[in-house]
Amino acid sequence: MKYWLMKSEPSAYSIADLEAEPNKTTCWDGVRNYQARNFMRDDMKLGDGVLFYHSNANPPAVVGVAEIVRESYPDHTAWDESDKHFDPKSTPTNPRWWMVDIRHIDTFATGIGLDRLRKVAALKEMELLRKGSRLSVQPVRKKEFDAIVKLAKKLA
DNA sequence: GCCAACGTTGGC
DNA sequence: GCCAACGTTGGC
Repeated sequence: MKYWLMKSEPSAYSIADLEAEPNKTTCWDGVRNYQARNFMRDDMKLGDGVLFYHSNANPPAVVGVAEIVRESYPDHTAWDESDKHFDPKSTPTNPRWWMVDIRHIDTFATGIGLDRLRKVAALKEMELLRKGSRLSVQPVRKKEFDAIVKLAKKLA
């Protein structure tokens, strides 16, 4: 079992939005970065853990946990001319962009802000905290995932 | 709203 | 294959 962190701007799609979905499940469409796509397409497996992160938020924070409930399949929004993320280079026979489905598990009582995360020794090497890091879908080490969940419980 | 750090595109 | 120009991300 692997662990991941997925970013979303809460003004566009928040963890509350996820929780309000039927079955608390959504497809993670719109990712248009190759590295992020590769993680979703090749490495995400059913049951993997996901940290839900609010970017461009005040404060930016890890706000809860989700899980992978469907492995990768083509992101059809890339074929939709009216979609914001339309990409004419992606076709149904040769899809360029892929997505997974995630389901809400838990919303932390208190989001864990970036500055708080930086104080956790176990997170020293975390991709999220690397200067200049922008990856919207990124792998997380088990010890990092566990440390964050533990901290969330402590702060609750 | 600013802007540094990235990623992508396309001319050459 | 280089790299300048451009677009995007995301903290602040």
